[in-house]
Amino acid sequence: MAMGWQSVREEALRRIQAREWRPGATIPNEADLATELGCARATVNRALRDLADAGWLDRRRKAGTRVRVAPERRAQLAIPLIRKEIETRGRQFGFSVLSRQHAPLPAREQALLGVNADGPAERVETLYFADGAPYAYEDRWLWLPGAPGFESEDLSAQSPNEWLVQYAPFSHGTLTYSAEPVSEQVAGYLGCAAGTPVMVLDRCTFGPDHPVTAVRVMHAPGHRVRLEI
Amino acid sequence: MAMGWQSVREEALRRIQAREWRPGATIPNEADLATELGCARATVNRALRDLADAGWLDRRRKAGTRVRVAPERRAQLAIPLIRKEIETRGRQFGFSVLSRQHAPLPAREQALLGVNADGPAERVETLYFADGAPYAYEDRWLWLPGAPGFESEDLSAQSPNEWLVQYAPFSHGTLTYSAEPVSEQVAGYLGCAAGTPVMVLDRCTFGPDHPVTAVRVMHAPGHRVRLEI
DNA sequence: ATTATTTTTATGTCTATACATAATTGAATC
DNA sequence: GATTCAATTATGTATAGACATAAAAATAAT
Repeated sequence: MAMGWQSVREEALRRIQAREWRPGATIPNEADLATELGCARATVNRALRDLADAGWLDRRRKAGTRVRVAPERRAQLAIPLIRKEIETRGRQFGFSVLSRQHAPLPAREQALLGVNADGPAERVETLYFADGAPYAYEDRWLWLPGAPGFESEDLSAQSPNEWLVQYAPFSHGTLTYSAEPVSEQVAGYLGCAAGTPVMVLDRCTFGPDHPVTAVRVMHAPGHRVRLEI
Repeated sequence: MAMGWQSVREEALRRIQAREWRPGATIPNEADLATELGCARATVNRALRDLADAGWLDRRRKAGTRVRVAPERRAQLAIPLIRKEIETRGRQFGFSVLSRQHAPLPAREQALLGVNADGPAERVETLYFADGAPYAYEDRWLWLPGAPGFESEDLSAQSPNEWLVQYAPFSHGTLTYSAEPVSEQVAGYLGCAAGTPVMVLDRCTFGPDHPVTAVRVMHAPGHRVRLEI
């Protein structure tokens, strides 16, 4: 009954879910499993490694492999590229740059990006539309040394959001969502009453070496963020 | 210059980020890379597979491997177990079951869980505390056939949240966050003014075969959801 | 008893080889 | 030119065997 690694994975997962392998318990070692299932150890290794990556198992050299007590499931959010988000729903994407100016990085953004020296920075305010209706207001600060080329970029065809994904996509960072009452000014942009609850996204992006940008996106009322487990 | 798969991964990622391998372009095949880097094809395979999993590369049999034009980054959210969330911040966790009753599954929850027949269901309202202060209000509907044993469970020691993680952890589902004004009743529970913007989490959980539970969690004002890229 | 050292062991990784599979390419046919 | 079918090719997977490495367990030294 030779099995491929996917079958081995399935069988192992079945045993976990059926509690044949109980939470916290050590499961048989790779060599034994390979013998039992009639395949090579490398095949078992591949399968168990995969289950460990997925959070079902904990593996440590010599200590063996054990079933996670509380499997750490992770919800995944495909990174929000606003244009794609809108077009995926079959709606017409549009945007308008409200303002663009050089200015010293404010204290808040300095802290978020971890930049002590107040290097050259640029602020861009953008309004995004779906089918002509306001979709989100974006307040973006760029730390220019981290985004070379942005300064001289024309933002009439390509939104700052997209420019960054294309030219500075190689980054890590954090996203923070919160619910806040919308300010009077932004309420004007979004076409809703001041104080309406909206989803706010704070995003910091870092390149391999340098910080790149800090963004605050205020979504129109009713916006939902959907994650898959 | 024999390299391990991690070094191969590093080198490949370097070439992508340095645009030696341009977005959309096909990269050399595994065999050639193996020769160039002085290792076995399996080693290159492991490295490239990993980069593909991480979203940097697209791989197709015969067609070869190409650099993703818009690398699809995914933000990850460690699944929120409320107790852990609170204790991680060094605060005291507490909860109180406000109500618990059998009732037919409402239309909204039937739709969310995809249950047509109105099977036996149970509703549990819970209030969670951090350092004694209201942290979140939870309105949970359980589809009892999907959560065997829950009915007879004592919820004084273990919150419904935790019970489910422990006894029905083998699930997939969706999380949806939104910003909403808090109702008068829930405002009372959370100790804030009615209408205050709060983060609302709608979560549906499914077992391997059956739906399990639909939950709505209204967090206290100021709650933040943090994702890592 | 405590600490230091060695042995053992399960996982981690690499290799060479082989065959499987999907998809493109190109040739043969209509 | 369009369609069908076979050849080619890059990735996907499986294997036995080998050595590396971390960490537990056993042993020796203090």
